[in-house]
Amino acid sequence: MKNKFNGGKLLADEAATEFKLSENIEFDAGVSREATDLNTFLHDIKGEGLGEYNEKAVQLAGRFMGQRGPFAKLQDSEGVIQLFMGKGKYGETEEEQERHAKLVKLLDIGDFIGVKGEVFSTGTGEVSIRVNELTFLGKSLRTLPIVKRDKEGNVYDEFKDPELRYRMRYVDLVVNPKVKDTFLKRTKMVNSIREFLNGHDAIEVDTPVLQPIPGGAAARPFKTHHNSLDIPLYMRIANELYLKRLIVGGFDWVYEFSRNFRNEGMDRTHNPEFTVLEFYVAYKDYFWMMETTEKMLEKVAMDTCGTTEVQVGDKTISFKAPFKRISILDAIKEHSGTDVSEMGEDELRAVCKKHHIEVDKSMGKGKLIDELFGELAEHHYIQPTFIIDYPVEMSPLTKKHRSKEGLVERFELMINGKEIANAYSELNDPIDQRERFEEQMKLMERGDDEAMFIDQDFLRALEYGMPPTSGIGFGIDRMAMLFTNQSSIQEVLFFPQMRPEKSEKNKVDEVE
RNA sequence: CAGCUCGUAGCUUAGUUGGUUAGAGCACCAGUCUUUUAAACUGGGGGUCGAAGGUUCGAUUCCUUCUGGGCCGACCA
Repeated sequence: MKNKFNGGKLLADEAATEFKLSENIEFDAGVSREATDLNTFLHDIKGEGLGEYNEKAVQLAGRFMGQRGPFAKLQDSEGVIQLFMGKGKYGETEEEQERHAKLVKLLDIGDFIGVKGEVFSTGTGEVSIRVNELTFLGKSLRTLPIVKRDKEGNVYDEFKDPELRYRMRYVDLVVNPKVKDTFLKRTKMVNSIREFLNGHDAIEVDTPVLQPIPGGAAARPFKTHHNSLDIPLYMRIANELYLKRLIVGGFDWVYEFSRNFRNEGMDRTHNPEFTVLEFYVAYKDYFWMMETTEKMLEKVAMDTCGTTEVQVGDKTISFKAPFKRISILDAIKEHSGTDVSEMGEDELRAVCKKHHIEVDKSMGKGKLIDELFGELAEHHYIQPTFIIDYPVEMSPLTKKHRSKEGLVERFELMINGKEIANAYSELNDPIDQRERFEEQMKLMERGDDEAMFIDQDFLRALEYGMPPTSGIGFGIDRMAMLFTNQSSIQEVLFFPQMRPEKSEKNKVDEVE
């Protein structure tokens, strides 16, 4: 069977054999990289006024990205610069000139070269390097899918097949500069968050990815096995219970960027492994956490996008604090016209039916309210909005509300109609926590496969005493989607999960 | 997992109401050109039209199945 994903066509490797890399091992591309001013100048300034840089000797290295007449493009991590490689213009001795001419002839798009030369401006005003010396640094044996752009910004022959782009992200990154920008922005966002947290003396920690009991959330875990201990282990679905143990241990503010794994469906907002930022702060409640979230997101928007008014699709989202707050029951009332706050299970079921929401017998009061919110209200919250005070049944790790019966002190932050963060005043009463876990056990016995496992060691930790604490989890991938204006999680993950390529060998394995 | 949709050269694609050797641009190869700017000029190589089966005198085109994507649901608090 033909393998579509074999990549670019393989070329003859004459250049690779003709110009051995070992000959050029002394080429030092780092020299030019030290001159940061020059970098900026070369890549940002066009045209007149070369000033002190005119005829300045420089040394650059990067990918050869095509030639037209005597002009070639050199692409490095900073961008693209034009090279002037007029015939017979480089090399001092006749021998050198011959060697250069031969090299130029053998160059293919994608090859790595080093150049030495001087900065000058061409007739049309483009800053270029007049090449005096050319060095061969690395061969590209496969043809890159070269993308063309004209002055108006029109793109031709774009490398855009999502399957090929995700499977061969290395190619995507070389030929689609916007893709690289998206990932740089994601890193900027993460750096901004770290800066915010570190600025408040929060402690970044690492907790186990392999867990004997996959706790802290309700989700299907990936299961694996440890050979020496001969026990099953699970990839973490959340790190919540470990961070709370650290609060018990005496840290006041801990955080972790946690790669979580959930063995569930994949779509444009779900990948089997994804990143969540969780942080826990002692002696705080969920009101404090709302204020902190507002401050953090306002800063992150400024650092990442340079403004608090962020364009997402056809909407402008304002990250200017404070954000709107509304209780989940009021939200349902607002978007369904029905006040469900005093209703029992049967009445709620009737309301769901009225709005054509599918329900089943296993759903309790809390789940029904959650369904109503999800179906009727959630997508309306485009601007950042805290949905607060959830039913207790849905939140086995959350402290009961200080004044409202049957509710807990919890909020979810909705942005652009999606959940971005989930936070609680954490449950620190070990007796209550044990009862809640037992409720979950009953649910599990009734066949609810989403119910949480009981973690006895976590309960023991609580029994040693945990201060009042507020905690929050942010979906970092979804945040990155917002700040980079992407509608698919695959666009903010370097290597999104894909079905493996089917090779001849795999096919044979299947038969056996 | 359901519905819809797509798969033609390394990339981007044209095309066939079923009919001779499936066209093009870029890329690649051989030359020409050398201050250009998505795409200079001439010539060349490269495709079992995603795979298998069926209908047919004849299938890249129609049908079925499979396979890998995409969209939209379901699921995932």
